[in-house]
Amino acid sequence: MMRGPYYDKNGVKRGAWSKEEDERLRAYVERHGHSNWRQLPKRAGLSRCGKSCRLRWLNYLRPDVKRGNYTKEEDEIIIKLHEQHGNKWSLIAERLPGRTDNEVKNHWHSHLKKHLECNHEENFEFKTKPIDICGGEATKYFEPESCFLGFDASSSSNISGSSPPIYRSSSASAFGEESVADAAWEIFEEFGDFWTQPFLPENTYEQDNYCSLNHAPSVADVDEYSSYLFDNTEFLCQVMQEFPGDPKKDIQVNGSSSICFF
DNA sequence: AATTTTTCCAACCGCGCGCTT
DNA sequence: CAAGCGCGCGGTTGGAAAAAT
Repeated sequence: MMRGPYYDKNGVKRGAWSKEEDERLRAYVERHGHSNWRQLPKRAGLSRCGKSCRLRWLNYLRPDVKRGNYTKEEDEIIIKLHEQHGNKWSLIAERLPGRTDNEVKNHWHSHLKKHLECNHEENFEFKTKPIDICGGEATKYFEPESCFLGFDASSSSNISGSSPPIYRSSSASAFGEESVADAAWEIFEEFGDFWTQPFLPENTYEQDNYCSLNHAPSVADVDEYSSYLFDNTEFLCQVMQEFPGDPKKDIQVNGSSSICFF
């Protein structure tokens, strides 16, 4: 599960380390230390660069490096420290004896981040339930992977009609190269809590501005107008009530936009 | 069983900081 | 003070293994 060994244009070896190289490096460092990583490979008889030797030693060969699965306690420490300090992996690793910054970083990206995102979605679902305007169906429609808000200001017709649904990962967006679905999704993630905010009458639809669009909406347009879509919780819930059994149905709004639920 | 997709982690890369000259 | 060097950090990539289709 690593890059195969190869030599770069300067004759420096890169990629996966062999057992022999590991032994050579280990033996050298244990005997002479590592006061100068740049000089070390030459002296140890390795055709690696100093940086690569340093990384290999710090992350794998050092005698106190801890291998194996992370404990629950370690996970909790990482999560807590990441909350406090952000991506300061070396700082976090300092608090976990035997773990390296690289390892902590990998563990974060491959396990903890997803786990937290998952929890966030659970919280999100929980938070939306008390609204319950749609008879408990709200979460069904607003699960992040199955929800998309789209609008088409360039046409008075239904946004998708017989055209294929626009999913978050769709690259064949009807709105041009930059996927509006992706842009909308980013906004959705950024304002993920908006569903829990009370509906405010002043968050009304600026119809004039919106209808003045005479082109397919760009990402900037989505940004600008998304506040309406996201603030107007009451309206969206009305929409859901209107089409409780057919979430794929497009809804025409004011003749120039539509909102699609997939 | 074969193929495709996803996961995961070892390793690389570029940048910035601090020390030395 | 400026330039050069070495190191450490955080972001990203490559690709084998595992999982899904």
